[in-house]
Amino acid sequence: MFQAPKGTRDILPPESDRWQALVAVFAEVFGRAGYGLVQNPMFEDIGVFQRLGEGTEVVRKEMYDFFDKGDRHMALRPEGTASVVRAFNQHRPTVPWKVWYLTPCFRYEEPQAGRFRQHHQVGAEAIGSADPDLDVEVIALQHDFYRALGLSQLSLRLNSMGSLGDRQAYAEQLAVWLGQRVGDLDEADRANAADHPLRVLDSKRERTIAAVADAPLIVDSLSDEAAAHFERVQAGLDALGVVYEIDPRLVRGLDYYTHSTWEFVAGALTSAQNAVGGGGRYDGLAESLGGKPAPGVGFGAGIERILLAADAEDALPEAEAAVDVFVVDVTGGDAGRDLTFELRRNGISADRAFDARSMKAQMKVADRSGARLALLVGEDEQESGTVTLRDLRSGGGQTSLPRPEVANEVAQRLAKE
RNA sequence: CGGGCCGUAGCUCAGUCAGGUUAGAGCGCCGGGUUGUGGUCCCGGAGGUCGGGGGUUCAAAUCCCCUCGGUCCGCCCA
Repeated sequence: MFQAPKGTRDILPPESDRWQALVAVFAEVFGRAGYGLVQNPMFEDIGVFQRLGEGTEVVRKEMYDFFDKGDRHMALRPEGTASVVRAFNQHRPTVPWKVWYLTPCFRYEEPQAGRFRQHHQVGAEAIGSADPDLDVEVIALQHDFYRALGLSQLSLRLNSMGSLGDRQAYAEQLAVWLGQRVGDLDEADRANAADHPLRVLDSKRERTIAAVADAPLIVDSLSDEAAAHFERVQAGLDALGVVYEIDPRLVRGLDYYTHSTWEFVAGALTSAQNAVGGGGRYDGLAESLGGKPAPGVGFGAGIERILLAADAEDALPEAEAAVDVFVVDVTGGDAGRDLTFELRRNGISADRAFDARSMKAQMKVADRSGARLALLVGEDEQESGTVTLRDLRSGGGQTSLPRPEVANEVAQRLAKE
């Protein structure tokens, strides 16, 4: 028998109800702020993702790439931003282009707590403006999204990578600094010291952490312009009541970030994978994807991890799925079919039993459905042109209704609640 | 890619250490408890190639090897 591929999962009801709820909250928070939904292909020319940076493991060794029947080198999207920026380049919408997305992401890695080969992200991007207030807007909206879900034990780590020039100058300075201390680093980090010095900074290996404790920090070498940008972002977050802590060693995995870089961490998660969303500004990305220069800022947030964090905090409880009315028909199914559709077309949620089962069996299904009301049609009702209405919650009082009045009566009963 | 633990009915698990007749339980599911009625209760039933393959043995869920999958840690990240 076949099973879902390694590192992937089927999301079934009732778990999928939580997904719907989460996405609905996200759409609400960002829709209210003028962000529209963007749907991108799940695969792109591999070049789109390679521009994310040579230093990122996601690109270097975790990409799901393949050659299609036309011998094109493609890859399943490992994250959301690159495709959105590619679409921005392609369609040239008016700026700032504010969009949100919901997408599966694919990474070939070993599954672990909160880590899958296919995971899902919601995210948002604002492209075409360098205004630091957009950094603030995106971060604050992400923050509000988590709050709306009921998550409270999150912390926000914030850093600035400076402008493209700042970043590059700092990387060179850091490479030199690291070059004099390669021997002090953990072996696993030595390879990165020259080519990807920034990656060494947020290494989690003890030896490396000790070795870089007094390394120069990028916040100390920001240009005036970048420093002003960073200050404006902090002031905005302060004004909006978004609590954060500056982490001068926060680098994050994707190489394209400039200026603001941030990460939301779930304090309630004890597993190693506790980041529930992260983002940053990427002022050079559009150009590196072959478009005209266009600044942008955005983030991605992992749905699976958000739900894990919600579990740990007892937030976002699973809602009981239920219809309002259940139709029981033991006369062959015509009445059941017709009545359920009459109700549904009148805006009432209704379900029925199938397979011509006994009344007792159908009543059990009715009970399980969570319906408040049951409509019963047996031989007596069929002959007299009536339907028996039974209240499943209050001990089971029954009334007989003329068939034409059923929809109205049911609607009135439900309205009372 | 390195390491630890685990894989028995739809679900949660017992049985594996000391190999031995038709592999069990609870929950769930299906049917019944006479004359059309759920949620409680009672009775009955279906459902498992014991992850897969190979080996040892008269005999393997149980021992050995390989493999696949799950889970967790390193690492990476959402």
